[in-house]
Amino acid sequence: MRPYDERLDHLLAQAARVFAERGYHSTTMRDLAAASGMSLAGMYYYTRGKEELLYLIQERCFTRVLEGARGALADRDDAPERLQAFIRHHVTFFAHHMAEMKVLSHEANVLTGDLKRRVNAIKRRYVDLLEGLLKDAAPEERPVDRSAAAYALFGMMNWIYNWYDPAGEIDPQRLADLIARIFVGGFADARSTVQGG
Amino acid sequence: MRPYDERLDHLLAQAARVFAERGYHSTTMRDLAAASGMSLAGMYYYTRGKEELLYLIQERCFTRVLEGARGALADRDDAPERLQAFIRHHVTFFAHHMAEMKVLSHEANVLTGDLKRRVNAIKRRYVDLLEGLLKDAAPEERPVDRSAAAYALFGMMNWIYNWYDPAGEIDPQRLADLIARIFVGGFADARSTVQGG
DNA sequence: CATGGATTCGAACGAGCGTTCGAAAGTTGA
DNA sequence: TCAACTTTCGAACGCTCGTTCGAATCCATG
Repeated sequence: MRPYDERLDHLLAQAARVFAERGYHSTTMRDLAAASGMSLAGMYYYTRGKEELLYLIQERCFTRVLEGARGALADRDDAPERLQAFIRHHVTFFAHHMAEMKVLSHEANVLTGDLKRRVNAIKRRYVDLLEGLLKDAAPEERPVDRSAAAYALFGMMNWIYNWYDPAGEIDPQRLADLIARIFVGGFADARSTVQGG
Repeated sequence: MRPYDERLDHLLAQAARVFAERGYHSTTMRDLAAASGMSLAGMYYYTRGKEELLYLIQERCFTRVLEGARGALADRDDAPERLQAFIRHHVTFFAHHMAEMKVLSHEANVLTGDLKRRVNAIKRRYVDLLEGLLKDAAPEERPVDRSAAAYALFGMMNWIYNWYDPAGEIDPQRLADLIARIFVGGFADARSTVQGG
């Protein structure tokens, strides 16, 4: 790997950490310079500016989640099992990359213009992937309710950054199981009872 | 109601709307002046500054949710029914006060010092209320898992601001039902299956 | 050692921010 | 009509921000 790429990766990693801690808008380029060990002006050799820094963090992280999810589904056929695998992957990935995933979740809608469009394109593919799984698991469900259920699930999973401590009493695997079972069990229950209402 | 209080309420309502739209940090006092029809300096007759504006929005909104939840539970005894009532109240309140609730959810951790402490005191009481309901509904559950389940539920409910359109195909009542059934059904399921793992 | 591109950075710029101040205008009660 | 108080606001201040620029330094190659 070229030294240039290593330096950029280091900058992005530190930026993600500080963005996650302080929030994007409260973080100054001077904060990032201090955290990365570069000078203020030095960072501009690696990026066009603060917004591109956020874009690169989000784009790289989202791409990894999407590809990871596809990998987790690759060798499974059973619909409910695929749904569970998706949830387990998302939650454990989140727990192992808290900073980047927090920046992805909490700083959505900060990017503008083309950068926003590019990240949203990946997000669309990721949401479509989950909605496809829900369709396979519950083909008779109304599409609108399936969509709402998908967002409810993303809510459970992405809210993690507000409270979860990966080093605490609940390890990532157990959290993933808990969330997967709440949703899979509850989604089945919701189908059988809400349907007529 | 004194004209002063009416003007302050108006300012807070407009501020909540703009904070929800643009985010707290991207909103300038000049934006709020334009939205509220006051002059820039005029707003400082009603508030000590931008941070107090955010505090008042959060404190008032949180107090209303907490009291509303207590009211929704007042005439119920059955534990699962109380849990459902809490969820239904939270979701419908959220749907009917999207701006304030988005500011409450998304701009948590923006306040500092005493203002942060005061809002967190209300939040603590609200979280305790839900954890109490979960304890009554599932007394045999490990406290740690109950806590995680509570946050998973808050995630489902609070994530709403990222996607839900109260004027769209799903009315607030139906969304509340969907989320309540996903959680109540899934929580029961999670208890019976996760327990031994 | 000399060369030229890659990399670093001190210093400064211009813009926008939250806030302040003192005066002006409006309102009330006698 | 006057005085006291409440409410409004134009103008400006001081500060911090993201970004830029040109020079300095590093480093692989001949």
